[in-house]
Amino acid sequence: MTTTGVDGFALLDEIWRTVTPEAARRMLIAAVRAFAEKGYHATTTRDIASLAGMSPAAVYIHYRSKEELLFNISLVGHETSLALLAGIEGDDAVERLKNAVSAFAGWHAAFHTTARVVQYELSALSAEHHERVAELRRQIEQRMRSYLEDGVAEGVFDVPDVKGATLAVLSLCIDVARWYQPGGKRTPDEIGALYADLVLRMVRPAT
Amino acid sequence: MTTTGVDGFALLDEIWRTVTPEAARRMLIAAVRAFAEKGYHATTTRDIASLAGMSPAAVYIHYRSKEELLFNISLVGHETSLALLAGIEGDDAVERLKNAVSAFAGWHAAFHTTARVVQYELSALSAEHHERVAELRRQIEQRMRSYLEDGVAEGVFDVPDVKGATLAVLSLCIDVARWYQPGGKRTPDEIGALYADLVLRMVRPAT
DNA sequence: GTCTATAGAAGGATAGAC
DNA sequence: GTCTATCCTTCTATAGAC
Repeated sequence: MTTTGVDGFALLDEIWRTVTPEAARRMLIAAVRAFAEKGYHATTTRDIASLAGMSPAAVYIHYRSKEELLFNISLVGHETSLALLAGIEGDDAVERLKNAVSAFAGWHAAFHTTARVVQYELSALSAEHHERVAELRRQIEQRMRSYLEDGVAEGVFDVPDVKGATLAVLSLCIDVARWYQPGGKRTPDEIGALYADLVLRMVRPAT
Repeated sequence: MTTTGVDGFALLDEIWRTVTPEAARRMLIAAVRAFAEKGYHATTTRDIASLAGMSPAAVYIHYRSKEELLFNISLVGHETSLALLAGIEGDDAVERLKNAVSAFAGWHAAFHTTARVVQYELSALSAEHHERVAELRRQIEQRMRSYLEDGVAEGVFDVPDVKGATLAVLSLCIDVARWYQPGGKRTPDEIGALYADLVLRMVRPAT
């Protein structure tokens, strides 16, 4: 089976399990893998079809174009990570920020294949599709900012520049998708824990 | 003039001024702009030639291939940022880390056009060329780690996981190239200062 | 729905004149 | 060194059989 193994491809099934029919899902997962590895423009429709074990023409049975394939991936990927960030729980602002950073950074490691397409292929989207995902990205930013603002309001965080700190925290988590490799020393959970610790140190008052 | 203006293109001349003859430099700068904006694979040799104000065939007068153009950009870009990081001065470990982060993050903002190609087009390099720049990237990591290690040795930093913190700090600076836009609210210097402050907060002892 | 075959366009790189 | 013209390959997408 091409979508399982130690390289994290097993997790692709988890994100894309709602896509039907099965051939459309196989094609989408093949596209995610190819786009993540070589980039959207370096990937040919033949690459995708071949990875999915089908003929070059089979791509167009379920998708109108290569770009529509990318848009599907980008949209669902953004919706998934936004839902993750919006569903953070915790008793106080410290715990909520910790959980948010841990989850968001960890997601970019565990689902690095999807995350790479989500974060680094935005410019390949059509203008209309780009605007659709840009709206989701604004919501992601708002969520993360609210976790910082809560702590400032409660007086448990010391953050001189909340907008700048939000930018930095998101940036830190997103960039995990660029450098993470499944064979490395750290698991996604460990990366989440490391980053949550670093961010909490960043916002803690001097006392 | 195509290489000046408020959008940061003036700074391209600064990095590439040693490239001669002038037509080769114009072609290289055109390639940097095109690669940064659309990505290596989405850029055609005709795009590059057109931006440089020359014919499609003119690309091959000074460069053997499109990939060689990319390699030139990537090599010089890596060497420049490594030299910057290696030349950091400061009286103590705190000041050196502050200056290092400020300079490295600021470089990725000021020279975001070049930095984008440097950081996000590695996979388009040939295997041999990729190895050449990978060595430079290892040196960059070592430099940043040494600034953290110095502070730990002096007892002025509290960093439980130096390797992990190095990764995070580099990651933070590098990702500036992805999100930075010249029209934004912050200047490269301000981003450098913001990030230096955030990193120093991250490593400061609890007291 | 899936295939084979292919149309039609575009891209990297070269030939040869100037 | 630079241009015009073009070769040859590869690509996205479609046509039409099964």
